[in-house]
Amino acid sequence: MSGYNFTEIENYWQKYWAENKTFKAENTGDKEKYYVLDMFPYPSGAGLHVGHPLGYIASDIISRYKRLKGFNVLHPMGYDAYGLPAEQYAIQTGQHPAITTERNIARYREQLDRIGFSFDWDREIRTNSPEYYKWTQWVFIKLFNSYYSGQARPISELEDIFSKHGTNGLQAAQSKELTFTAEQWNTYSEQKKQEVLMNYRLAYISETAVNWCSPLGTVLANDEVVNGFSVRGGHPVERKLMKQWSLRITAYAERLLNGLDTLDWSESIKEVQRNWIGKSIGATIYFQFATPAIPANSANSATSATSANSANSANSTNPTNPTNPTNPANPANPATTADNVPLSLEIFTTRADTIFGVTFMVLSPEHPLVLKISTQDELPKVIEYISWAKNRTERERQQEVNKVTGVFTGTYVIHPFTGKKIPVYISDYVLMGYGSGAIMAVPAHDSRDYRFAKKFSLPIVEVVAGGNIEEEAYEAKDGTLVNSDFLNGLKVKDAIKKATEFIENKKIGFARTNYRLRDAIFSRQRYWGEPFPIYYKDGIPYALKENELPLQLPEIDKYLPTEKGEPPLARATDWTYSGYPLETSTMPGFAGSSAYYLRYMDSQNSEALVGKKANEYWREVDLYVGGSEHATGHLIYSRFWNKFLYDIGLVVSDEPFKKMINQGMIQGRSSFAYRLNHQSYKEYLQTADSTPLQLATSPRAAASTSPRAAASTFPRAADSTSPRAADPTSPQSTSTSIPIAPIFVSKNIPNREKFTDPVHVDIHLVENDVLDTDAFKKWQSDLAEAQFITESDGRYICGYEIEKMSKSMYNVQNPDEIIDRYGADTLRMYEMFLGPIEQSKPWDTKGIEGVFRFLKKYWRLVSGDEDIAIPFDESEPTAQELKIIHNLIRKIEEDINRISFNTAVSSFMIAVNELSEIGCRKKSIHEKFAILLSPFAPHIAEEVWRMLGHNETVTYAEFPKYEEKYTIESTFDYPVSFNGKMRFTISLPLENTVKEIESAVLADERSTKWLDGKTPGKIIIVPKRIINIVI
RNA sequence: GCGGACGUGUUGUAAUUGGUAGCCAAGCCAGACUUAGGAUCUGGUGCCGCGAGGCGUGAGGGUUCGAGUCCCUCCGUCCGCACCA
Repeated sequence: MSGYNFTEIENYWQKYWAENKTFKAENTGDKEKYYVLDMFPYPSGAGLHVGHPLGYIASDIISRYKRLKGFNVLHPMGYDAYGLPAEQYAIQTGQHPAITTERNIARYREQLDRIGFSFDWDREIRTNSPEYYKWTQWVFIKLFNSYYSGQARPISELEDIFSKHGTNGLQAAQSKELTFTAEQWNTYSEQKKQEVLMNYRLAYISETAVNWCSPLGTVLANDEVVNGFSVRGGHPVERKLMKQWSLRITAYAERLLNGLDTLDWSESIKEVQRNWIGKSIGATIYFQFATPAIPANSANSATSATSANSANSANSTNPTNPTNPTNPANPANPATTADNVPLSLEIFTTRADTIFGVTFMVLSPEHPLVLKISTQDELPKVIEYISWAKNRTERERQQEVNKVTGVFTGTYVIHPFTGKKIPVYISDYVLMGYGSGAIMAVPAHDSRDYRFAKKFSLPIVEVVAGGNIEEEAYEAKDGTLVNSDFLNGLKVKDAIKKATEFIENKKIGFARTNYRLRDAIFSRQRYWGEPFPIYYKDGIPYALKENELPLQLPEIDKYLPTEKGEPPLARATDWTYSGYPLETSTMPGFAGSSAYYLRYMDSQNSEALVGKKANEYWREVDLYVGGSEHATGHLIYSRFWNKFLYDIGLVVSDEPFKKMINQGMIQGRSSFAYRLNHQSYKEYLQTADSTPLQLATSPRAAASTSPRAAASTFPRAADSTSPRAADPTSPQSTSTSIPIAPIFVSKNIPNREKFTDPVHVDIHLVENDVLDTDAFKKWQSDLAEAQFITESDGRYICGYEIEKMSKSMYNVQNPDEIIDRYGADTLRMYEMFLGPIEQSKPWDTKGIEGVFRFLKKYWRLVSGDEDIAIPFDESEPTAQELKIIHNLIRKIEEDINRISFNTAVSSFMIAVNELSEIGCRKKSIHEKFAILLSPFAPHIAEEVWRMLGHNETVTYAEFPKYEEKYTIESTFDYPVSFNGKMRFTISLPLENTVKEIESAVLADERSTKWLDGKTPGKIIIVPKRIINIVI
């Protein structure tokens, strides 16, 4: 027999590629460039599982295909090496994270090498190496030393402007609105000047409400928090005011939004980013306070921030919107009383048209004006409400969205058009973080305002006809304005425009664009990350000089916060710069991954993040492959960094990733088990001899009765025994080493009440009856008498669900086992054969045999059916052989270009089946075949290429050219339908005219049968497609 | 609640533009071969029916000579966002 010795073949070629640096890419040359990038992995302790390579295989196929097509291909790989799991492991074991990381990387590399990827390893990067993070710090300094006005500019320019013009005419992204003159600026102290500049820097420090995760001891970015829990670890997260570094990504909101239109990304991921940026066009309107509780006083301090504005979050100013004056010489800009209470209330609305429907105002409970404007009578209730709202967790708020709460402040504002008094309420359905933290409530046309109005019996005035406001709010933007004075009769769209114009003319507000996007909080109170190149002098942060980088991560004794609660870096001895203390927080995970694609272009460059020449050659990533879960994190931060680097002239391309494909997840099948509880076990013991307790018929049956696995997943509170609402998001990633064990409940298990809650088990351990998981140990102590019942003894209970592969769920399928048994080529082709690349699918080894059989069959065909290889036939191929191979060429090229690898694999199978059938041994046919196959199964293709007499790698062979003349048929098998139902086929020459076809079909005796004596009506003939006869 | 994607044999899937539904595999059934292998080969396999034939792409309707594909309504699954004014 002919042995397909994949191990030998694969080892040989992997060694050959490494020794010959087959995939090394140069930064120059005549060839056209093509840059294919994978999202680099975090090297976790669990190693690679079969899900990781899915995208890598796809990108490798493209890379190898592009090389065959004559491109100079850059296909690098590296490691996102900073991260929480290594640090958590360090806390537990005292092991330095660098050591753990190093070890994990070595393991990853070994696994990656076994799959036969065509990476240029000379360009490898690791985000934790000083040579690399030097440039992460460098970009930070650049951001620190920049402000934004249409584009990023040096902060020194801003100092110059201030000294000449103050803030007069200034258009710049800022945290809060400041107003001062040049004279004032020039009298400011150094400290004061630095404070003011901080208001404009693109990397700035400020006291902000952050997501504080106490169990992790650090703050988290918005995209790292889901439903009030940390994405990593699933720990509760609270809002807390802290001094933190942030990046002013909001300055780029408009450009990040517009840039999406130029990208070849999936519509869904672009939509996610659009939502995340959340642009809304509307108007800011000021409502004068009516109540005499505020002493009338027009005194106005020109230098101070207006109180109403200081309530704004950073994104409420928008320098990129020309209609939005950032320093409005605007009479509406509210004057304040002597004690800084403004005379008017600033709100933001997208529905200026509904202004005549306003019947009350609502402030967020955290709004800084709340205590100042509340009347003495209402103050106690207001204070009580504020403290109640404050103690409500993020989670409660989100879960009880429909719970209507709020209190009256006792204060009124004046409607700018009707002059009526409008009461001011506070309620936590209004968020401080968006707009100005205050709204004008139009209950007739906003469902939240509607609910509130119903609860507090406030009037509801219809101003847009079209709905039934007795029943519910009419929110649709079509209809005609009524009860609205000068807006009556207008359509909503026109009314918004006209109302906004009126508001601007009356100087009570202005058109404004708001974004939901928040500035990115950039500090983490952790050890294992990039140190900030920042020191403090008199409490003011200053950046190190660029030539002083990298600022190396110091050694510390313990990877925990200090007793005083400072971040771990505070433990380092002499963590100072020229005697001044250095910043003790470190940068977040997305710092190192924000510009890594640039570093690959020129990874050895010690003078620059990326050299001019290298960047001009590679420009941007042509194809980016990775998971869609990074839509609101990495993918938006990277785009922001890139745009900044574009602004400062470092890079030539405005967008980093031209085209992207998002591979689906390969899920695991996790098994879980139940135990009989005390009572049931006693009963069981009594009946065990005769009647084994019948619980379900099979694990499959148990699972199939509860197909909604994800919905029954919930994180289990330590003291909770009752299932809570479905929360599919919490146990998302468990690569941290302090996971909370997710518990699964399948609702439809028979005799459910006899069992404990199910727990994930390692099915291999279950089979061997060795249960060593922590959860089981806990059971043993809690339920000493409980009996674990296995499937094998027929009294079993084991269920399974399909979920994300994760170590803690014992459902990880390791690629090494597959490679040992079938080889890397089979693994590669099987993963592609599983289905469309973007689709998530459970790992299932059943089908792998089919792919393995295909490769064995191919091997038999090329090696001859004997032990010794017989020579190839060098004679001219037959028409049939040419047809097979050219059809395959066309199909493979097409499928690669539309990234449809599952159908490509299927085409290879068809071709091998056909070639085997005719026993094709033609050299020229097999040469073409080997080249076609090489992107998919590179090892076997190389070996065959060698057997065909070539001494060089197949990597740079020429992709065969499709020639239509070999595939053209002379006849076509027409399907003949009667009234649309296909009845038979008829083979007719292609050159037949419609007329000839018609008479040929009608002459056929089968037609006579189906016509059944009736006369055909219309006859539809589409040449080369179908014939349809209508009776 | 809003937005998006999807729903095809026992299973993974295919059908690129409205033109033969189920390619290629898996599984199952029957058989061949044997050096008994982690083989290999042959045939069958959507459902109903002995057959002729009928029915079939989540359900119902529509457009069309013709619908898995387009339109409407509904049901279901998955993903994203979620009090964003």
